[in-house]
Amino acid sequence: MLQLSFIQEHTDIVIAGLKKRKHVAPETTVQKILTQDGQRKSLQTRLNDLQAQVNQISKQIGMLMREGKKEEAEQAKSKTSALKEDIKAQQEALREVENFLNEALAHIPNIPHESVPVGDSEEDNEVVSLIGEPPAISADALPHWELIKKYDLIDFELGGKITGAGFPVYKGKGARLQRAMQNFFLDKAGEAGYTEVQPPILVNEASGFGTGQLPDKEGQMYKIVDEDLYLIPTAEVPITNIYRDVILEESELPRKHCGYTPCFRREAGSWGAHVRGLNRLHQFDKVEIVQIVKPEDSYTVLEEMRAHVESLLQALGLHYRVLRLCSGDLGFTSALTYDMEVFSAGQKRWLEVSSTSNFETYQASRLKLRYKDKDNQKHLAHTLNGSALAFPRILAAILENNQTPEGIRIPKVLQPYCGFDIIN
RNA sequence: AGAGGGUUGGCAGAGUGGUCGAAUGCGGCGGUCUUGAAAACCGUUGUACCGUGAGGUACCGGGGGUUCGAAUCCCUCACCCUCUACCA
Repeated sequence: MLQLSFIQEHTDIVIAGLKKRKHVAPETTVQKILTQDGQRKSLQTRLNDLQAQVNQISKQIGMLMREGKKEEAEQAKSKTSALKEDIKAQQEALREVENFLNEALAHIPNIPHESVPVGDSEEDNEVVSLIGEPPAISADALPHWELIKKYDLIDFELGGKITGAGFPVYKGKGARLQRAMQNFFLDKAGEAGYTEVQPPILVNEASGFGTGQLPDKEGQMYKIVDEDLYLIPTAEVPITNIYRDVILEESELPRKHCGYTPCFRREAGSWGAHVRGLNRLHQFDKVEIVQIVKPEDSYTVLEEMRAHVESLLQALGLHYRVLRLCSGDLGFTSALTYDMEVFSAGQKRWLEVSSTSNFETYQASRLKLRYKDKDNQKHLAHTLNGSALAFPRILAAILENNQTPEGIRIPKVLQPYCGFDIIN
């Protein structure tokens, strides 16, 4: 979240950022926060003062007791009762103000980077690059759900029986391809310097808050009510939270991690006709890359991460485009996000397979993730992450784009991982 | 899941109602000595907030309570360890 000091010093920037995001009432929201913060300060000053007085008296009582001056001690005790009542009132008022501020700050989104185009929806995202050509496939190219049936790669109905809609069962070569992608993506991330981790896929509330899923996106996550835990919607959550409440040395930056996890999303209300097959699932698999970096490096690193994701797409021979998300489509916590979309020949549409973002200090502030510079000064770090990559839509694109009369050709780079070169 | 024990500063580890933000040791940083290093010695070394500043406040796993005063007493929650039970 944004720091109060930042809002104080750069009120205009914050308001402009909120306006860019089409926030309903930027000025009043920010003004209210600033007034309440002023309120907080004066309450705390007064409270500190009262506490100091009580501490002073207590110290005197201790001395009097030791000297055996009981009467004077009793007299001193009586002086504190009024103070204590006052303290209680101040504390309550302070807590109220702090609760308000915490709540308000938690609901202020990150400020979009200056390069983020203004826009209302995904219609307004900016296409920053378009790589490759649509595959030369006959007009009757099948969508992947037909191919999946034809070659018996995934059983959606079976998943529905075992769990429910959106929980597919991968079978045979379908399952093998999943494993191939996992190893291929992890190996590539490893080569790019990311240290592999295998994190928990259930996280507690503090972790959900740290990366910004809570409280904003509570409804998107599956919750284990009995344990107060959430199934992760992305490995970003457990991996970034490795660094919650951590102060790193500047020399330890950047920290680079990758990890494979299943991801769980309720996708409440978004189930519709055009989400057939692998297009949208409640459970899917993904390799995620995460970096913790110095602020001055974060935009260079964002490009580096984007290049890594693109190299994967190129290795797989997929036709793709890169979008710079507009302010209306930009995630709550992100300052700048690139979405990578692959073209799926059977559906003739673009499928998002990666979202790569710079959160600047937004997550770090919630996480209390800092680093010490040479002069021992502490600063919030910048956090970034990206999908590299999400499996289901990659699989969908591979199936649709590589279909031939003989069968589905497997991209060369995956062949050593899955052990076959065609599905027929 | 049952019984018991525990959670203190970067680490180890004292501290059971007042002068304790906290002994001591190790580690870190600065210095003396040395050609240099080691050893020795001296000093220093937590975090957050309020205050222009001097300074103040809070924090000994989290929350609450008793008290003029809590690391220390009480309640509660979380986590860790040991034994038993179970289990991949």
